[in-house]
This record gives sequence, structure tokens and C-alpha cells, in this order.
Amino acid sequence: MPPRSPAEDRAAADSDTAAAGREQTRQRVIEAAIGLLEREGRDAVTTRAVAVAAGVQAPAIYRLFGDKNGLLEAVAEYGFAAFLAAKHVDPDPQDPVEDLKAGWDLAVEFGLANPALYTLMYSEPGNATSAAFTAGMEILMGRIRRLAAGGWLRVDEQLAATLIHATARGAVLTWLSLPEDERNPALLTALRTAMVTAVTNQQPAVRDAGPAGAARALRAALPEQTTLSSAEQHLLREWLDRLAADG
Amino acid sequence: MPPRSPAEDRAAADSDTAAAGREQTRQRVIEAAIGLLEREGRDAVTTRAVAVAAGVQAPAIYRLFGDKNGLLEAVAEYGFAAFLAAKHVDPDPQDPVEDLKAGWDLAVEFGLANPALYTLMYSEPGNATSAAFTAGMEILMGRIRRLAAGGWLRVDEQLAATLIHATARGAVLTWLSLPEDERNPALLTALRTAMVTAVTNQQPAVRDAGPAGAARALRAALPEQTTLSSAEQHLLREWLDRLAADG
DNA sequence: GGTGGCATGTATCGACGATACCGCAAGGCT
DNA sequence: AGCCTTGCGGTATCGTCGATACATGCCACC
Repeated sequence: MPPRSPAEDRAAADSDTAAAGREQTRQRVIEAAIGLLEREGRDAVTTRAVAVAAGVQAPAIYRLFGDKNGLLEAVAEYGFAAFLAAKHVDPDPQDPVEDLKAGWDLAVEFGLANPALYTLMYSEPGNATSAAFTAGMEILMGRIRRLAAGGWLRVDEQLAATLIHATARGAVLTWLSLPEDERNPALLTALRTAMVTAVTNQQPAVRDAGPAGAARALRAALPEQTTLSSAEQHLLREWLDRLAADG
Repeated sequence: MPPRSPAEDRAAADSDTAAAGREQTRQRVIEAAIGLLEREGRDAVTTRAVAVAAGVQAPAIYRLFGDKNGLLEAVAEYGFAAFLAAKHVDPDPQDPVEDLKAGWDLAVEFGLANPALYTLMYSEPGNATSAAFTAGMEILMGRIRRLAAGGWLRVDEQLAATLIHATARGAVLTWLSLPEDERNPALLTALRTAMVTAVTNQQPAVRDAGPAGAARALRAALPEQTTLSSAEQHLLREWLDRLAADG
């Protein structure tokens, strides 16, 4: 959200109601655009149609969103935020791998539930900055971090995130591109297990959770390593001893 | 391709040259559209711009392709056919799994080499009927059939084809959506092995959870730690990054 | 040498995204 | 209190888009 405009600062007395009204019409325009998008398809979302559907004048859209792309971005963010808000995220999952599956299912479910919105967001490359979008990314990164902390992660955290995105995107777009009578639910489960196999280890690399367990595991697996110089390895071992003893 | 038009039948004498000329201008228009698409982006492909780029009148496009969508479909088919023709397919591969990988690489390579064309073809669901498209599908189905004949296939042939498509689509679109400095080639190889694991019976090489996994775990679990000084933690993190990336 | 049919070329239509311009209502200043 | 500045909402309009009607002219055929 941008900082308060000078006009709002000057008229601080009723800026609340004015800003509230503005936000209200903004929301009405967005919902009208979503309605058109899901009811009549992407091409039906024109500035004029959205304006009459929302009961506002055509230039109001440009004043509210600056651009048609701005409107579409606002629509994408609104839809994604609404979906995220409707779903609750387990803050402390027992099985991080199951949690990963749940997160993947969530992403795919969003795509299948809002096909027009999903293709609008993910069909063409480019935009990646959005409040709701980064919020979803934060949730995903949290899941990945828990996996890593448990020693489950097979690849880099960044690569894991990209792999999850790529499989989910391929799953949703391919599913949507199939005629309804060829949509096999096994596609989704197979892709999900493929994602899990690519991202996680079958057995965690650390036996005990927490830094001490990870330090012990790393200390045990280290001798074969040559990436570090011998001096570095020596110092690293010392620290690992301290970390392992700390648990 | 439709059967010969009555006009062509009637003027059979020079229908060859006439049809050839027509096909020539058709090809010129398609190439002009491809040039605009890859040089100035999707939105630059307007009927007028294509017409002036190809040196034809605006209505000629509608006479040749009937519609702007017709032009775009012709463009997609042309580009895909050109790519298919440039690549030769091993008719009798020795290792069908390696052949599957090669086919997947081919599909992904097409997407990475022709990003605008690829997003045009696969971004939005719908069109699936095209000569070159079905030709590519035939090649893919041949590969899958050889896998099935060798007993390699783990799932339905249809599901295998869909899985291959979905992973390739996710790989290409995700790759293209990343900024150039975040494009990790490991994404493609990881997705390819995930696809092979999902489609074939080939078990992934059981990777020992080496130091990289433990390093990742320790890196993710570290922030709560206070045993080390901040300077030590900083250096440790650096080493853990190197160890984690080494796997 | 007509004659009919079809491709070519010009002009134009409705809709789209986007914006300039005008009136007006609401504080601020003297 | 009255004037004035400031910014918002409403009307009209611009340039471009996809798509098409209409006139023109070319060419084979009789």
C-alpha cells in the first residue's frame, strides 16, 4: 500500500471516510472484474465492461489502478489473498514431508479452483512482486526451511522452492488444458510424489532434530569433504563439537 | 489442410503457380509474424504490423488465415514444425530411458529457444489440434510405446504422456519466469529425473545423505544458536553454504 | 470481344485502452 | 465571510485494434 497522499493528509478530518469509500469502490471494481473473468473469460475483461459492471465511470479504473495491467494485478492479488485467507496453515506440523504435500496440494487446488485467475497470474512470465504473492512465498519458504532443519532436504532451499513451483504450475496448466473427460487425478498425485522425491530424501540426513543433531550428522559425514581447506575443516570441526555438545 | 478449393480445381492449368504463390505469401506472413513476436513481444503482433512487415494488405491476413487466431495457430505450427524438422529423431534407440530423456530435453529446448512462441502455444489452455503438434505427439507416443514394450513403463501410456508434458511445461514456464541470474540449470535436470522416476520403473540412485544434506540441516536450524560468536556464525554460514552447494 | 467470377486494394465500422478537459465541491487564506 | 486554490468526478474524444463491406481490376473462358 502506498503512503498517504498529500490530499489525504490535508483533509485528515474525513480522510478516513474518503479513503474507505475509495477502497470500497476499488474492491467493488476488483470483484466485478473477477466476476467477468470467471463468467465470460479473459477477453471479456475490458475496462468498459468492468466499469459498467462495477457501476463506475471508465476513467475511474485508471484513477484507481493506473492501468489495465494494474487492475489485473490487483485482481490477481485479491483472488490469491482471498484464497490464502480461506485456508489455514498449520504453524507446527508434525511431519514436514506431509506438510510439503499439503502445501503443494494447496497451490494446485488454487489453480484448479480459479482457472481463469491462475492462467492470468502464471501464464505469461514477468510479474512476481505482490503482497499476497510474497506472503504465499513466505509460507512456502517456511515449509522448506522446516524440511531443511529436519535434514529432509535433498537440494538447495532455493532450488526446492523452484521445483515445487514448477511441478505445481505444470500440473495445473496441463490439467486445465485437458478436456474434462481426460483429466486423470493420478496426474496430480504422480506429479506430487515426483516433486517429493525430487525435493526430499527418503531418510532424513540428521537423526535428531535441532542444531546439535545436525552438527553431529555433519561432523560424521565430513571426512570425505575437500571443499574446505584443512585449516577451515579443523576450525569447522571444533565448532561442530561445540554445537553438538550444546544440545 | 483443406481439400482443393473449387477455384483451384477450375483453373487447374496454373493452379500450381497460383497455389504456390499463395503458399509463398502465406509463409512470408507467418515469418513476419514470428519476427515481430520474438523481436518486439506478443503485443506487437497486430494484424496491421504483420501486414506491413510482410508487405501485404491488411485484409490479406484474413483471406489467408481467416482470423487473427488462425494466424497465430499457423505461426505456432510453423515454428514447431521448423524445430521438429531441424532435430532428427533416433528411430531405434538403444536405451529407451535415455531416449525418453532426450525427448524431454527436446521439448524443453524448444521452449527455451522460442520463449515467445512457447508461451503463445502453451500459456493458455485450449488448442491442441495441429498437424505439427500431432506429429510431435506421435513421436512422443512412439517413445512411450518403446518404453512400454521394454517393460520400463510404470504408469499408463496416456498418463505417461501427460506427465511428460506437465513436467516439461512447468520446467519451461518456470524457467522463463525467473530472472536470468536465478536460472539454475539444476532445475531442469532435477525435473527431468523426477519425470523419469515418475514414468519409468528406474529407481533413482539411492543417494547417501552426504555432508550437503547435513550442512543444509544445520544451516536451517542454526539461527537459534548462541554458542558461537556472531563472527564465528558468519564464517560458519559461509562454509555451510559451500558445503550445501557442493552436493 | 464480351462476360462472369475471384483476388486485390480502399475505406470504414465498432470496440478497445487511454487521456485531455471541464465543472464543481471542499478546505485554506486574508 | 468571501475569494481562491486544489484535486476529484464526469464527458468527450483520440489513436489503434480486429474485422469487414465495397469497389476495382485482372484473368480465364465462351
